[in-house]
Amino acid sequence: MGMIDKQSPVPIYHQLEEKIKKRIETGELMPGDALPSEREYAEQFEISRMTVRQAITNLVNERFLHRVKGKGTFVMEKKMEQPLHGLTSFTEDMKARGLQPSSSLIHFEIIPASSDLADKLGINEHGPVYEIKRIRLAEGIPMALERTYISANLVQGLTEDIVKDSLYAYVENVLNLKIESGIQVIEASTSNAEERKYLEIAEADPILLMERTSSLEDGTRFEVVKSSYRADRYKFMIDLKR
Amino acid sequence: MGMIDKQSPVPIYHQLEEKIKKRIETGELMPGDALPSEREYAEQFEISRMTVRQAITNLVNERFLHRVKGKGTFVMEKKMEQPLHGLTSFTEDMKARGLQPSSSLIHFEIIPASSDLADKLGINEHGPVYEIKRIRLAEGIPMALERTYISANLVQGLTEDIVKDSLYAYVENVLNLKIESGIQVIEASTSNAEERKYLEIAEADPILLMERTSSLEDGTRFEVVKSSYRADRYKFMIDLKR
DNA sequence: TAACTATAGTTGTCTATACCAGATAAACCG
DNA sequence: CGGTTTATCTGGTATAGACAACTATAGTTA
Repeated sequence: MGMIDKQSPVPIYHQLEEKIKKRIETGELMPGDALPSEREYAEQFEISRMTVRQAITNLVNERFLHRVKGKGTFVMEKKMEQPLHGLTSFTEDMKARGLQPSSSLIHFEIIPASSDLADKLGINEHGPVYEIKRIRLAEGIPMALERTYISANLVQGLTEDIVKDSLYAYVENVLNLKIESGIQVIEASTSNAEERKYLEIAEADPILLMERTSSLEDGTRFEVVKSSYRADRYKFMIDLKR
Repeated sequence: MGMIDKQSPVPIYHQLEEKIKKRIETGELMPGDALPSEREYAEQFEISRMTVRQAITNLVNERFLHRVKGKGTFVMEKKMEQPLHGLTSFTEDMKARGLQPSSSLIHFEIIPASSDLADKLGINEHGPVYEIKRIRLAEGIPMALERTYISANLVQGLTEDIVKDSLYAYVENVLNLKIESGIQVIEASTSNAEERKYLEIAEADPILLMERTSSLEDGTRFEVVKSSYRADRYKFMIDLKR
């Protein structure tokens, strides 16, 4: 049995989390099985029970385990294949589906924010906003028409070249901003002329509309993305908690 | 300043959570503001810093606060209006939107599970499954056609009367099962004849399809719900974390 | 036999303390 | 004046121990 390295810079509770996760992944711990009790773990690894609790609490939050007071801690029934298409970019999303993503920029300018947009971005009406329109493709086939709106005051010096390269790499690595959460609205609709043109669909074909507002670590609104997906080529998967 | 009741059966950390939430809701603590430090809270309420941390950790997980090492704990920028249409029944969902929900049962029988359904429910192929079809209405207007599939071995003795009353009240209060999580797939489509009939729509109108697989506390798959929503009357809102 | 009662196991809550690491500003020194 | 050190904030990790609340079982009693 591998041990815990108390001198390691990686926290003990994190080491224990990984150890338990591994025992689940390898099948050593099966769904429904009871874990050793918190006190047993504490004794076995010569660590405090509170540290064990910290590890287990994290795994409970991630839905690997669940606790029952008075009885014990148990391995969750097998997870269904990961949705995990939570807060990911189109690029990551397609890669996760095993498809080769690409995109083509069709529009880039600074516009004054409409009242709706200003509200969603938490800025003043008519404030400067980048409007970026792109076609998103997978394996060279058009999947979605995407319109991105970002406050020009929050992200200064954005250029077409940066957008063509990788907007999110720039935001994360150069500006050092991390996108942390967001809300998403999904609806079905009929297509408009622009969508039909770029997505190469017929008038009767339905469209899956997605609007996402993403926020940074401190809750500052970062971007609003409106995407029109070809309904025959795209589904959203979301996992619901609690 | 209200105090903490150490004798109360409600845990101290939970009392503190509520206290902090209230200070945010009333505007006493504004977005971006720093909270008193953990040590200050501990001293003020004469409780342990670890207990304060437990309260704050929960609020961080709920996205009310965020921590920055070495600097402090801060109030998140204002949340957008709650989506919170996460894991709710149609009934709860409509009530949250201020609409009066109702439903009409159009089909109830036990069928053998298809291979797809058996896989999603984690049961054997051809195993017995309740098939329940209902029309969901808001303010008397048809919103969705809903097909629910539940393993008949897991939930025994289900009758039409129970379904007409409240399926979920029965499951929760009588069978004592709690639905804890789920995954949801959303897509857009054109309508079929059954949907057009019950939803009173035209052939060209798009449909928002939702399929949800819900699980119990221990991860056991409980039900698969396939819903067809009128696209002009319904949107999904989802909040994304991390 | 049936109902109750210890008892020992589990997780849940809470304490008091300690040290580490990142951030900040005051104090210091060249 | 400008750069560096130091002290002191902050949250992050970890400990050892205590008691409460809940569950299950074994044993006892009516």
